[in-house]
Amino acid sequence: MPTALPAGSSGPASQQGMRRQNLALVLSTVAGSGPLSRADVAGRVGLTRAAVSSLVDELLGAGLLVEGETAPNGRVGRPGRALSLNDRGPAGLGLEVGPAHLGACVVDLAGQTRVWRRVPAINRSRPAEQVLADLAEAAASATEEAQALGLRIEGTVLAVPGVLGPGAPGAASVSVEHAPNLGWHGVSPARHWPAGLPAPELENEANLGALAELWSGGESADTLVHVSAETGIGAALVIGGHLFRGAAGYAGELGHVPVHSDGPRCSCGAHGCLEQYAGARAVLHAARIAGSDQDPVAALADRARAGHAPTLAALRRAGEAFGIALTAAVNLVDPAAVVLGGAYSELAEWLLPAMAAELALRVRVRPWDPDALRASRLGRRGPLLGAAHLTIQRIVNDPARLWD
Amino acid sequence: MPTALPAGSSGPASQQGMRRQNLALVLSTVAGSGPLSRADVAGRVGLTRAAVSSLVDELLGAGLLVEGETAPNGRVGRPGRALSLNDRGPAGLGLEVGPAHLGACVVDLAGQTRVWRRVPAINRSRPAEQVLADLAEAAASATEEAQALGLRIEGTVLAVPGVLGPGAPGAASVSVEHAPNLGWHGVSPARHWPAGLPAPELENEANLGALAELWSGGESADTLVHVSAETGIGAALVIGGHLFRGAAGYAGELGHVPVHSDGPRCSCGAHGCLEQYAGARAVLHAARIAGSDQDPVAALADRARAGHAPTLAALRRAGEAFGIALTAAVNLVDPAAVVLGGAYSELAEWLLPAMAAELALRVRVRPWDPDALRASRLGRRGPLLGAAHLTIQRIVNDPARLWD
DNA sequence: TCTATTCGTCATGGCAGAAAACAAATTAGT
DNA sequence: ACTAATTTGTTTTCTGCCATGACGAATAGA
Repeated sequence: MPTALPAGSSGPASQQGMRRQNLALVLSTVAGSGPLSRADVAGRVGLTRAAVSSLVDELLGAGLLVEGETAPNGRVGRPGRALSLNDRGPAGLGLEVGPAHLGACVVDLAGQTRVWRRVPAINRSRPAEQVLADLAEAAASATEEAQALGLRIEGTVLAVPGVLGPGAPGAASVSVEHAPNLGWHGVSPARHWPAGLPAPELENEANLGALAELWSGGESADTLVHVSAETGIGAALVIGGHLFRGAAGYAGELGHVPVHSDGPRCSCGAHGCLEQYAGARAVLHAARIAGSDQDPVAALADRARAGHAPTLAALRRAGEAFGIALTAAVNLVDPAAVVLGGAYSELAEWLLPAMAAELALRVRVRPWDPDALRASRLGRRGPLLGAAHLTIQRIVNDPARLWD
Repeated sequence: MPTALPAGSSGPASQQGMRRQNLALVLSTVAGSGPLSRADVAGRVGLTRAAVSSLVDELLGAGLLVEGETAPNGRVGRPGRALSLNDRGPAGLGLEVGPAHLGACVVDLAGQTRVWRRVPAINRSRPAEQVLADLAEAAASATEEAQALGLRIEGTVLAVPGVLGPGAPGAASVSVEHAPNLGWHGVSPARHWPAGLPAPELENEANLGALAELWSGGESADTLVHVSAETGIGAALVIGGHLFRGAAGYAGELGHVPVHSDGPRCSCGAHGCLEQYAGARAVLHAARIAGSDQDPVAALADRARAGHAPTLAALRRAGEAFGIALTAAVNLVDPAAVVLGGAYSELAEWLLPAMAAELALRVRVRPWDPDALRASRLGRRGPLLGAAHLTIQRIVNDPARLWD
């Protein structure tokens, strides 16, 4: 009998765990609701002022919170001292490898982007070792810049445009099983990482994009379907504010949802998958654009902007196919929002109308808010931001991890 | 920023909450792993023997656990005293209303069915008040029988074959918004319930069937898609051992996943929904079986058993449609198991082969285990069992709810 | 200046689990 | 038969955490 425990931690509840949870509660309250006094926090979370004081002392000592000057606020009584997240404390480093660029970014505890770097690089045709060496250099330089701002990197996450090998999430031994756009197969970044730098944790790019949308995209819903498309089409499912990976880690394979059950054969072996209608290769072909070295999405956007009729038609058809596949997703998962992110967010202008029309036509068994479908506010920046934010979120949700 | 807290309880962690959690931990450990001594429990959960002793004393006092006699077990050292769930303690009462029957059942803390009743009744053509009066009588008589067995009903749950109105789950004010098979619209069972009996909590029949499969169907996976079909087709999504209802409570609408995007118009307004191919009405029509008063699923099973060719073909076609819709579900949700439950589990013999074939053909982008698809082991008994089990699960997961 | 009010801290107490010692019940060995 | 070893369950002492209530500090209003 798989007894579903109340939540999370499987171990026994201990006083240390209680302290831990309350530290997280105080820190995330300050993170969520701007500067607050101790008394404010106590009122919100249901602890006494004394308990909050003790917790805040610990967080101040660890450099996670900073105390502002006391300032009269117009109300009667002794004014409180404002507590805010320390913007000279721990930070998260995000890294990204694309076919034609490298990225590094640092986000502070308050969620502000403090270092942002994105440099062109020809990665597809170079050996992975060289690419990783360049990436490590970018990481080192971003770390230096962050240190100059008073920040301390507490975690490094690399956004990977591909499938990860098995292994505990967070373990440095995890490898990139397959990243077609990079030409990587079985590459283990940790092995080619310089000794001085902490090796990055690997996470799928699309997943990070979804989390970024949730954390810094101004998304209010905590259950959403985040579509990331380029050559392959994937959807990250966020459920209750957490990434849902499925029983075996394969959740969100939107690209292989059947759209026309007797359609053309897909590379996966099935017939009529969404990817055959809306994948970059299929759309390029339908738009009669010859293969070039250019970024396929940029090529499509250029032609569409120029009014190229076959491209416009191809994008409309792709949008319709998206609509059919997303109808399945909406009917099954019932998300509060469907976000078109990744590279395709740059095609939103042409894709969204057909997607919205199909969804409105097909999602009828329950109320469907047309505004629930929208393009990502972060676009291509999502994965890199998400990679840096991941470390921050972990600290906010469990600050004690930093010192024990 | 929707800060995803570690889990569940939003309030601060207190010593009482710690106690509460450890009580649940001890109880669910005993529930999950048969009779155990205090020392055994301590070893498993990571508490000291002293702490477990104190927790067990409380659970014994509350009548949730019972202590067996001490019996030599062949190993060296003082033998432990076996702790088991009390089968003369708290119990859950499940109720069910179908078009042609009423059901009541009592499950004890150990998960054993102690009272089981299912009586034919013509409910479709009678006013809801009369049906509810009969149901209340059945509930009262089942309660009496349970009391004779030394059981104490601690919760009553009614399985409803339809859509519930809004309201806090568990609130007695919730109404049945729409139950087509019963002809109920806006019926509030609590209003027509006798004063002496505790009013039942309402829950959707399909959801309860899925939970029953999880808890007493021998299901080892904790992430599964449970298909419940009859006139309408729904899927309950169980994720991490918990029922997933979606952002607005509409998750699992498998019946309206598009199968052939340009297919016949569905009652929902869309085209080519699964229900148009695999709903009872559609299959009856395709099998050329004239509408009768009989249970449609039983009628189909009868004809199929008799080798009626149009019925066999219709069921095969329905299975193929199921396979297409379930491909979408598997690719999106990545469940560890797909279970065909509800009334259609009686058609599994004819539906499953086509479903399995389509899934094997279409789920190609990831490994797919053919054994992950199976018929429910509980069949039509699922919802009623789940209704009774729901109360038991709640007690096991938080025993303190009984006394404070 | 004095009072009411609110904030942060301090001292005390209660509660829950950890640690260690102890009594009880059994097996293994001589 | 008797002792040693081992395991169980309880008792006692200790530590850590939060609640309670009291106190000084800082502000607005009279």
